[in-house]
Amino acid sequence: MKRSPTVFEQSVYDLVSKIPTGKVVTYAAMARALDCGSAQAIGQALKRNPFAPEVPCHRVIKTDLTIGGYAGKTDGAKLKKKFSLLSGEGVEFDREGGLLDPLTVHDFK
DNA sequence: CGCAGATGGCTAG
DNA sequence: CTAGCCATCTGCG
Repeated sequence: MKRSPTVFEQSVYDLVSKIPTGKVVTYAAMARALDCGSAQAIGQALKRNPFAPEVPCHRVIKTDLTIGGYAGKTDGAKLKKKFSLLSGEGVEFDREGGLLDPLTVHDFK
């Protein structure tokens, strides 16, 4: 199923791909950077992620600075993996999925 | 604090 | 064009 990534999706992947290692972004931040105002669309684009491992969707968290979900789920063993990945990049989360350092959130502004 | 509704854009038919 | 989807967000009880 070849999906033709829309300009909107490409922008999302481009932003995610621009996230420096050891930092994360919130859906709202990307939506704001894209000037679309919808984090839902971002979530879908990331879930569809045609650019899979090239676009680290695990660096995208909710606006509440929480992990939110991953791989299309809000919980699961994948989340645990996410903790390890982010932790290895310098991003530490609480066992509840909350970001310990708010400075870890990248800013597209 | 918890749930339901509204939101904005994507995919499929 | 219409209907359903989603990893959300906001408001209300």
